Amino acid sequence: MIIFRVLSAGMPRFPRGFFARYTPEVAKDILGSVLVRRIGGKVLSGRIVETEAYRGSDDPASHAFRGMSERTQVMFGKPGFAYVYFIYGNHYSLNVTTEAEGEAGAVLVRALAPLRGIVEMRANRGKERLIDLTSGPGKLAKALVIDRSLNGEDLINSKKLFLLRGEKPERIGVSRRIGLSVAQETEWRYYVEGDPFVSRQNA
DNA sequence: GTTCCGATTTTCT
DNA sequence: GAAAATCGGAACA
Repeated sequence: MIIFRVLSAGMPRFPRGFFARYTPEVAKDILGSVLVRRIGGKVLSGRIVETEAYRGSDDPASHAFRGMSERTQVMFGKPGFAYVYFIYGNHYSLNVTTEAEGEAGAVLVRALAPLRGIVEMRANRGKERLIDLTSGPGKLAKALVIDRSLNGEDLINSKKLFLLRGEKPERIGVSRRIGLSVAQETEWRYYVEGDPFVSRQNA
């Protein structure tokens, strides 16, 4: 509990209302905040340097485009919850739900700059170089031990996974989202300009 | 440095 | 049955 309070000192969490907004705005505003994972008595954390916005019926690239399903129900639920999905038979991806309850939305966390727990992240990833730890959605999920057991976790109140306010980046880059076969014209990817941990330089 | 391709399982058609 | 909000290794330059 002491560690918990020290960790949070001067860096309060976001209120739920922060996430109850237009998803691309949340995706942009969440840059610079700190993602914290507490597991096995350790604290693993990183500064968010890359995100993407996904909405609902107006976004063909979204899992929620065709409505609610067992997988996407959390995207339609309350804002400020974790949406974790498994993809390509190998990887987990972490999202934070957005928009008012009943409206689908989520921000994909695509890259972190490692802060705390780097020793553990190296072990979790089986990689030594810092740049290989959290510079992509699948990588950061593995580094921070994020899997489907965290799907539906309330990030406003959780002790295992949460976000802390951080310093707003000086320059924010905008681009098309990565890895899509539809809605390729929509520029809903946001990243900290010049940050080495951003997953792709040119996109 | 770049591009190409296979892995592996969930989800939806 | 096919595609998927990815990654890492191989081949090539």
